Amino acid sequence: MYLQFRDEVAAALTSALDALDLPTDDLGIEDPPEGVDAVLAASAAFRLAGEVGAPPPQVAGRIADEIDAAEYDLVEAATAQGPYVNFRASDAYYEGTVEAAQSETFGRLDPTGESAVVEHTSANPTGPVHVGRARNPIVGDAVARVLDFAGYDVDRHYYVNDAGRQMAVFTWAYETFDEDDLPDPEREKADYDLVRYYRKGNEVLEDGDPDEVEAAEEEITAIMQGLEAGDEETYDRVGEVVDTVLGGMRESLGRLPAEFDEFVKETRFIRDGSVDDVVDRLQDLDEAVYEDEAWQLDLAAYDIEKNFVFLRSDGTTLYATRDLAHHEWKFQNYDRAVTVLGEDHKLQADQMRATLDLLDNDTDQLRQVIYSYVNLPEGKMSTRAGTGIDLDDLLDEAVDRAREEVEDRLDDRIRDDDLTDDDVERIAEQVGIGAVRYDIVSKQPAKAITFEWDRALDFEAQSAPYVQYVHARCCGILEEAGLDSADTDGALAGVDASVLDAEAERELLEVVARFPAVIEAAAEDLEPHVVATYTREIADTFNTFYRECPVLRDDVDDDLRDARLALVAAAKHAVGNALGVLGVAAPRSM
RNA sequence: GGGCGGCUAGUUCAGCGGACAGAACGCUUGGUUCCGGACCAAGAGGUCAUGGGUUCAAAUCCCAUGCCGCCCGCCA
Repeated sequence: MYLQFRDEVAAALTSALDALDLPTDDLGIEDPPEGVDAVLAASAAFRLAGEVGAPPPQVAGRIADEIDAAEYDLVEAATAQGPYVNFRASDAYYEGTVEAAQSETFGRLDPTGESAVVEHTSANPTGPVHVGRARNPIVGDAVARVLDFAGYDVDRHYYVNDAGRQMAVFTWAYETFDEDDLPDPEREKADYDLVRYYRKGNEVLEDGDPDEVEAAEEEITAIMQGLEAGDEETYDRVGEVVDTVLGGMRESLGRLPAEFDEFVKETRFIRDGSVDDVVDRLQDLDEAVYEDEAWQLDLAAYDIEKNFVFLRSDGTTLYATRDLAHHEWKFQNYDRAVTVLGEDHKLQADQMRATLDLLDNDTDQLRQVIYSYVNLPEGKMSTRAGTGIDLDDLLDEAVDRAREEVEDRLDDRIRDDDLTDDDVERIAEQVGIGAVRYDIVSKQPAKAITFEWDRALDFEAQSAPYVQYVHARCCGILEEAGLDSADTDGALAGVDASVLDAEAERELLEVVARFPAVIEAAAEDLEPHVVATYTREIADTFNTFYRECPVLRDDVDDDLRDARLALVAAAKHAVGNALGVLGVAAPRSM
């Protein structure tokens, strides 16, 4: 309803301004501040004052006078208030919102007919996922969910760097060292098992015996050249290490949950010849230069000072070169390509966008979401050095603390629903992991985060449990009324919502109504955190409603009771779907 | 040295041209005839880093400065 209401407001303003012979290109439709009795407002009068030759409040008055609300279904009235034109919504708006929100898919936008690939995480398969990079799967998965909910046909990709020096080092180390010389793994899991070889290998390369290092370097170079040449045996050797480590990482990411439709290996683009094709086309460009025996690209025209080297002096390609072929492949297969990457890849991302443009791609298809790293108070996290907090440890700790919290609260639960041990475990998982995820996804990615256990696992602050609790509360009320909270799709459709005229009811309806617009904005800007902000708002508003407006109490008339139940179902769908978009579980009890 | 990003209440964060800068945590105070108190209501707390500028209007845009982070490899 909100989107339709906004369309009506735009139409009303446009025709009013036309009638007044004024330009209609800047309506200034915005959300009014709290306390103003209007669903939308327009600030156009500010800009038109000069042209009209009258102060803004007078212009607002003329515009408001020109609008006949009777011509519109959802607009109740357009009134000037100072320099603003405020638009109140009709009963049909509120009733329509209740009706629309009875659907379990409330908030989902119509299919756009466009496909999108969201590439995220793509961490090198060198070892366990640590929380320094945990922002990538969490933000990336949320971006994918937002786009999906906004009507795109979405695939999630993990681009696997299986052709670089790191993997050659890893393969050499794995084949060279004996397990007896390694420390015990931190966990019985493939990625923890193999990372020991990788760390040992790097230690040796850094300060090992010079002869040993020389032999190692020869082997590493041989592996890299084997990959470049498309040698099957080399590919299999490296592939074993890559697939094994990746399998472990996948398991950890799956706990978030962050799952992928496809793991795209960069060797694929070497093997199918598309990297060679890219190199040929790059060499033909006017911007291509051969300097210091390597092929480079002068990107000064794109305000990038740094030359982009795309072919080494030994004739092998670089990661960035292969990534160009990868992106052209994405462009061919999807309408839009979104990449979520750390701020340290910013320059490379700019170089790639510029180069793709030089190669005659439509770079409007590409959107890059940049996030800052999560650092420890004492510094950066590193897989190679073994410094950092493993994602598995964070999630385990989160679930443990959540379990304690649930158990502490068991005694003073008012609701008598006898939680089983399985329920406690389920809630601990939902709350613990939800809290971690919500904490990260609710912040703007550009801001740096310093990891602190107590802060990351604070269930009290603006956190997932607060919002999850609202969802559980809604479900509790619906259950109490004899409905199945697992299946509320249209269960209360058709109730007469016209009796919902209390302030708390209207405010809750207004917030519920905005949900589709929140999804629209989040998808447009690729900013899932605005959905998190919304969940907080709707939770606050619901709690006020809950306090003010009893639903099932004996003294509530049947009509009002049914209407309020429908409102509870509407709020449940909005909160539940918003949490779903964030990838945070929506518990039916907790 | 150059480039990019950040800086909003004691703390963690929203807001990113328009109506008095919002929330949570913490602090002070009040609330159970209850559908779930992981809640609600009230109060105290802010030169929106600093200085200029643009604008009818700036936390929001521009310039400079400061502090913090990231980048400037024929690594990924």
